[in-house]
Amino acid sequence: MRVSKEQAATNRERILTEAARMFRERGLAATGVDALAAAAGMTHGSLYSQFGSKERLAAEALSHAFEGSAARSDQVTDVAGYAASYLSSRHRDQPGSGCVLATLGPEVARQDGALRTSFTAGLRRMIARIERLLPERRDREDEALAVAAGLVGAMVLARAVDDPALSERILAAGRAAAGKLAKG
Amino acid sequence: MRVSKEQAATNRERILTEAARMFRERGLAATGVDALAAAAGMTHGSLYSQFGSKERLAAEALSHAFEGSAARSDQVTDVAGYAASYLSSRHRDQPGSGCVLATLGPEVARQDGALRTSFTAGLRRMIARIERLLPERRDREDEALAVAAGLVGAMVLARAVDDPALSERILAAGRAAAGKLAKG
DNA sequence: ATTATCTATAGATCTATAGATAATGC
DNA sequence: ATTATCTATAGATCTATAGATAATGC
Repeated sequence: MRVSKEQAATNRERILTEAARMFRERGLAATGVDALAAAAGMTHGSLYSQFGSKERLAAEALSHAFEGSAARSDQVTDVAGYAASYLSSRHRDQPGSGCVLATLGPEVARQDGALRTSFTAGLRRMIARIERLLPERRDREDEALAVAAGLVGAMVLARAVDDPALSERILAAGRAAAGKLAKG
Repeated sequence: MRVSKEQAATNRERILTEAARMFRERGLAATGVDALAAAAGMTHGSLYSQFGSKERLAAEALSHAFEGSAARSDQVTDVAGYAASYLSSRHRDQPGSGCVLATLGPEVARQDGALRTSFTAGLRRMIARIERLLPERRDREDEALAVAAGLVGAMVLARAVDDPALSERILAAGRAAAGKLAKG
């Protein structure tokens, strides 16, 4: 049955929110369209009518996820604060609502088209944000790139290791390194 | 038909080499046992007889891949050399023979058991290697952790973006940051 | 006798499409 | 009339297992 435009917009929002969470939690390849539809409370046929393909749905879901991350990162006021928030145990333990760069980077690298474009746009936003937090300097954008890489890498490793103590040390070392790089 | 022990050992070596390459190129979830068997020139039934499950095969393949990376990293003599080699366009463009940390990190984080253990062992080796290249210092291991995170993060991002110029700048910024961190 | 390999198949799951349904919005 | 959603299904692919085969290695 058809629903109102308003309801359809709400549904679409819910689909993207759920998809953004599931893709980050399970990965792109491991998340089926059926599971996405079930999480959004609809049938997969409906998803295909709206998005055309899994890939297009994924590209929109990533953009949606980056919106949330950008909103959160606007609240910090310096690089140390950014690093403390990014490299927190909380972020590590909640990949479903966390940074797309750290959850889907290698998988996106194997895709092409919209997915990579969406990913690249999200990275540029993060870099611009970090850049504004750094002191004025000639190579400020390169510094921001390096800080971003350090944060993403530390999160990837902290999540993958099976030793909790090592994981914590990776997060702490990453925070310390971000502070050092920011000071120049 | 059964083959000689020697031949079986050669086959096993070939399976692991091919699996290590394919998993890094396509990802864990996106690589089917059938494709692995075909690449190794055998049937998937035979793989199950030898490894029991896809997961166990993957765990062995990762360990095998780390062996290769360790052998290569033993040839550098300082952190700058390590970073130059790790953050090269060559490494970026050849994920199939490159660092497992950067190709499979997020996917391993979603697994458990042998796969994570193998991954953690590989990371510890990389850290120990970097540590030996750093000058004597109190927090040398933490420095090594941060350098490793920066290298892995830069490679993940350089591979995922769809802008070649940005990709090159990420690699260069990562190399510069590794140098700065090494100097202290 | 052991065992590396193969054949055949089960059963689940995956992406995608065709066509029907039913309520909205002109 | 349009369209958001659903039903049903195609066709491919996935992981895994059972049992046969045939050559090695005792």
